[in-house]
Formats: sequence, structure tokens, C-alpha cells
Amino acid sequence: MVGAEAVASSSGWKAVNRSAAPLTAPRRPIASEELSGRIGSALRLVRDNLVYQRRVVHAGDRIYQAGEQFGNLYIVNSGFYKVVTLSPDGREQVVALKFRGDWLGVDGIARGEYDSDVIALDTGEVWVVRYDALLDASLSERALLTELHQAMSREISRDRDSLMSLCTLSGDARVADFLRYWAESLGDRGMRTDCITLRMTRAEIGNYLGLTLESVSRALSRLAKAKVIGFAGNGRRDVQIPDIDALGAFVQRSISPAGMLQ
Amino acid sequence: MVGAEAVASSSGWKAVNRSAAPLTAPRRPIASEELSGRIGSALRLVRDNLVYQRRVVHAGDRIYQAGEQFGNLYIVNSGFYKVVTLSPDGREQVVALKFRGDWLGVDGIARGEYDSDVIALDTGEVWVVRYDALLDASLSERALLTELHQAMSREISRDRDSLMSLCTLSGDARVADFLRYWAESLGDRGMRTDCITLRMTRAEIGNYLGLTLESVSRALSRLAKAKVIGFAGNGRRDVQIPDIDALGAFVQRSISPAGMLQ
DNA sequence: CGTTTTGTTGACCCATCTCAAAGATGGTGG
DNA sequence: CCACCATCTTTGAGATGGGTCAACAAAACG
Repeated sequence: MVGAEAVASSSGWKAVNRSAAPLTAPRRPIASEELSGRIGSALRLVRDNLVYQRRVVHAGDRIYQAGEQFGNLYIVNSGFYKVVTLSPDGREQVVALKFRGDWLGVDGIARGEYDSDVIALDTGEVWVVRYDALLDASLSERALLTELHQAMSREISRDRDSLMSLCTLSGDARVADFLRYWAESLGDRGMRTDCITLRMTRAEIGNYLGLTLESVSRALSRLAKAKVIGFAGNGRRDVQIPDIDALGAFVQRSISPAGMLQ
Repeated sequence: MVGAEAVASSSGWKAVNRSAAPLTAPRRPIASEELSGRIGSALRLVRDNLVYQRRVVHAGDRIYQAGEQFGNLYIVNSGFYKVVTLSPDGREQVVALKFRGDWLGVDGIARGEYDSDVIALDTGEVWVVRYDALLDASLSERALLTELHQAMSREISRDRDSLMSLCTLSGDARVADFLRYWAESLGDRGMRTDCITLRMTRAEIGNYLGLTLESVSRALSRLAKAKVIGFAGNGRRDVQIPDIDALGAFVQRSISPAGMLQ
């Protein structure tokens, strides 16, 4: 338990496992919390094999920024994050959503600078790891390398799924599929799925799904009318999903020719 | 030059650098051809550090298939390839196009089986590498690992660009941007960009861009009418691109409010 | 509280899809 | 070499999903 609860340094940074020189030789860190059960192996592997920093963030905080020099990878311990890219001509695009166990920053590996912004959607904590240190450590612990590769591979597959949604589904179905995926992911990581809180505005969701905010709003209304989702009393940002499969069924229905009715 | 031009084994496989036991210990291969200039470092690194097989493929051949057990990565030496995913309910989606220097198969790392099909669009050659062998070799030659990571990182960034096109551009602009990207990529790898051959049907292009084949056809007609592209005499699959920047300008014009005219 | 941001809903319009017909293209076998 | 066929491409006309504009309701915020 030595040095587990480290001193908080400036601006929301907590150094874990550092004594004098932070972020140098890979010494075994000792983190104490509840990392039990079958939580993302990424977190466990990093905790057990790497020097890392814990950084607490709040809604709106930027984890990194497009153009910034690459050097760190981040593992999400808690909180929700959006990944946003900006085209040269000013188009802004939400390209991914991240939460517990996800890696952030791999887009920076290719060119040596990040090419997206990552912004916290609520309060949370990310673990900061130096890419170099990760590579070094992976020499002695191959599982670490495997984990990174799997994470990147998963991200590629996920992006392709998004592409398929965009290309093949109607607006309503995209919203339904979005909720389905979101709930499913939460479930995979041991969180509640029957009542989820959308951390984004309709505009942000629409941006992510290639729809206008009005279309998102209408889609949600229709899903509610079809009893596929429900709205909790509190605002319209909490969505009740009594049955995830019903969302999938809705998507299917909207694909097959005779869908829509009932 | 020993064993460089290896015996062709059954069904289009050429083993490079194998003598008795193929694909085992990483022995130094000796490949003789023209790998010069600033061609994809992937090819050079693999050639110099790994045991690999060369596989010649023809239009329509499948490199690997969704569901197949993962084990190999592939580096494209020549030819063009489409990556296709199939959803459980039967939707088919072209999610990427690949050519010289690109890696194939990284989508298989996450789950231990590939989750896409890769299909050759014409005659070409891919180099087959065992993922395990690559990891082993990367212990002694870190550049190999760096190359793999950069390739995956690039793929993630590219997928995000596609997402942005899908979400923010009109149909015509998506087609223009597609041609622009295609030509630019060819240029990056030292190929001609002023007259490119589309290896896909309108239907395939449309599938990739989230458009119907009719919309693609109309978009191409309009681009030709606007003199942004031209059609070579030979069929309508050869597209002349006198000026790549003109394509970019077309995209810009279709974004800004007062676009379209002239 | 007022002020600002976010969400909902309606009416209208347009880009893209759908359906349909006809022209190219390319391959195959006689 | 040509006739034939399957596939691909182009183009038109009409239908429609989702965008746009606008008004208002509901939260969030200080």
C-alpha cells in the first residue's frame, strides 16, 4: 500500500507510484482500490505493470487535443468521453464515445500528434501512461502488448460497425441502434442498462449519427411511443430501456420491407 | 538470393524463405525484387525481418473470411482489395479499400477470429505473416512493432475520416471526396493519379459511400459536366483527374451555402 | 426569478431513393 | 467474327425521409 494514495499535483493530476522521478523506470505500482471481478483487463494490466498517473477530469475538460504532440496513452477508469475530429474546413464530427476500460490516444501513434480532441462528458478519471513506457514494459509482459493490440483492433471493428449503421439504417433505426449499443456496452462492463443517462445533447447525438437534432428528438419520441424506450421523470436525458432486445427488434423491423407498423 | 524465387505450392501460394519447415523460426529472408525508394516501410520491414509467404490472388479471391480463425496478418504488395462486413441480419457493407503497403487482418486480433471478408478486386500479391512471428520478431526489431502500431492507428484515423464524410457531406461531395482520397493515396505510394481505374462497380462504390448506385452514377456525371473529372475513352471505369485540388474545391463548394453554381 | 440552453413539434421543401427503361460493355460459344 | 447474354451504367419521373425554418415548452443556471 506504499504510495498508493499519492500526492495530488497541480491541476487535477495525481501521480501514482512515483517517489522522486515520476514516469521513468517501470516500478511496480500498488493501487489499492476495488479493481476486482472481470473488469477491463486493460486497467488491471496497467495497474500491475506500469507507472501511471491518475488524472481527474470534469465535464468539458479536454484530455488531449488535435495537433498536440503524441506521447501519452490514456485508459479510462471512470466517466464518459467523446472523441471529436475537426476537418480543415471546420466541420466538426463526433466519431466515438468512450468509457471505462477504453483506451484514448491511439490515434496519435501514426503521425506523432493526436488528430482528435477527447472531451470529458462528466466527472471521471483517466490513467495516463507514456507510450514509450508501455512498449518497454510490454517486453517483459506480453499480455500488455496483446491488450493494446486488442483494444486497437476492437476500435477498428467498432468504427466499421458505426459505418454500417450510417450506411444502411434509417434515422430512427440509427438512434435505436445507438441506444442498443450503448446499453450493451454498459452491460458488458457491469453497469446498469435499464436506465441510462445520455451524456450528450440531441445535437451531439445527431452529429454522431449523421442526423439533425430535430431528427434525433423525433426518433426518440417515436421510440417512446412504440414503448421501446421510456423517459424517466427526471428531464429527458434519462432513458429507460426495459428490454435491450426490443431495441434490436425495432432495428430489424425498420430494415425489413413491411416494417414500421405496430 | 538463396531461395528467393521459391517453389509455387498449391493454389497460388509461394513460400518465401522456407526450406523444410515453413513459417517457423524467423530466419532472414532474402527477397530480390525492386523494393526501392520510399515505398511503404511495412513491406521493407517485413522483408528484412520476417519469414513470410507470398500469395498471388485474382479478382474475386478472398484473402480471409469473417469467422475464420485469426493467426495471420497480410501486407499488400500489389493489387486492390475491399474489406466487407456482414451484419447478423444480412446487411453487407464495404468498410474499407486497401492497396500497396496496407495491412490486412488486424480486425482479427480482438476476438481471435476475423470479422470481415477481404476480397481482391484484381490480380495482386499479399505477403502472409504469422502474428505470433511478428510479435517475436518485434522484440529484436522495434521498428516492426512501431510500423504495426502506426498502421493500426492510421486505419482508425482513416475510418474516422470516412465517418465524417458520411455524416457531413452531400452525395455528390462524398463521391468527389472519395475520388480525391483515392487519388491522393495512389499519389502517396508513387502511382499515377491523373487517370485512375475504379475497381468497383457503381453499386459497390455506393455501398461504401452510403448511396445508391444511381446516385453514384449521377454524381459522376455531374462531376464530369463540371469538368472536375473526365472519362477516358475506355469504358466508364477509368476516371481522369486532371487536378486533384479541383476535387477538394468541389467538396468545399458543396459545403458552403452559396455553392453548386458554375 | 429572468436568462440561456436544450428539447419538442409542426409545416414545408429538397436531396436522395425507388422504380423503370434503355444503352454500354464484356464474355462465351457457335 | 458475330450473336447472344449477363452485368453494368445512365437517365428520367415520381415518391419520401430527413433537413430546414420557426415557434414554443422545459430545464438548467446564475
